[in-house]
Amino acid sequence: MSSATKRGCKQDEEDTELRRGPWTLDEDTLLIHYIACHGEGRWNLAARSSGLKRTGKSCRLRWLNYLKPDVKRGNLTPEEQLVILELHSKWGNRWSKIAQQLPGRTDNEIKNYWRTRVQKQARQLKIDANSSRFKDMIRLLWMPRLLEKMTSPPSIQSLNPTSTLLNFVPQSYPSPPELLSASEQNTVTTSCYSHKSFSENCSPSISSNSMNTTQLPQISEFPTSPKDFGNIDHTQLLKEYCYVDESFDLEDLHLSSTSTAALNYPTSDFSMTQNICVDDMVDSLWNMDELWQFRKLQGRCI
DNA sequence: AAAGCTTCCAACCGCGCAACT
DNA sequence: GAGTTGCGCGGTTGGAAGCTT
Repeated sequence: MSSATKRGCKQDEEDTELRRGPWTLDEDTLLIHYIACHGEGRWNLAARSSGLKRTGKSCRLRWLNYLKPDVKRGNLTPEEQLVILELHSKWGNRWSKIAQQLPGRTDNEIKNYWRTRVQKQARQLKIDANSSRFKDMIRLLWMPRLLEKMTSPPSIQSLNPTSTLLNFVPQSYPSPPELLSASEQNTVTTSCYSHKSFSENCSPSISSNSMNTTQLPQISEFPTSPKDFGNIDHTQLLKEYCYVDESFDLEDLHLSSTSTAALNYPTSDFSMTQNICVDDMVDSLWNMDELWQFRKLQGRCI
């Protein structure tokens, strides 16, 4: 190979040398300008023609995940989180499919949310995030918590014990099917978890919130019959993850769901296992108050 | 104050699929 | 039908920012 040829090759390499890493403002401007003129698509051509030293793939990703005007930024709302949890339980890691149901949110963002928040909780609980057990935890504790967030402002929520999990878990907790009469099973089926009951009995403000009921059809599939719970023993479920001092009698406190005494329970008597990071849960998942009420509820129903 | 650790998210990578030649 | 190209998806990584000690 002659030196001239070598030089030519070197030049070609430099010409085609691709930039990687974070995008600069100039690169963003170039891409936005190009797309404004030529539209989306043909990403490889866009990468070459726009003067960007990026791959078409990289351009596409930058546009779709960051530059596109309708991309929403900022934290996911409880509504959005609820949709993600519900749809993930249905579709698994189909991030782009899930993203289609959340206008303005990208598959990347949803994927990141799942990995950083949801899987983190699974790690703390030492449960496989894909296990049915963890899915049950999400369904029975996390989703109601999000629904709660959707329907009451935090300030009220923190002061009013009646507005916590009790409102969203079934008023009559599902019993083993074999212990229920047909009519009782029907009652459980129709009163516990259907979206209808959530909307009518528990969350009248859903439709008036930012997300209306027409945007929520996908989250209408909470368990609607005892069999939807599989063989989960809810007491066992909680016992496995939350150590409760059995010598501590709830009734001795004369707790009622409307009593502010419920806010003053001695937390030292309610020990959580080391597996659960309470601080995290206060914000992102169920909290102590809710677990209390959850247990109390179980005491009534089982 | 600073070193070490953790979290979060933008970006990259590899693969598979579909359309085109 | 085989090869090529473009695109989209899901998994993974690197580094900035925030937090803890």
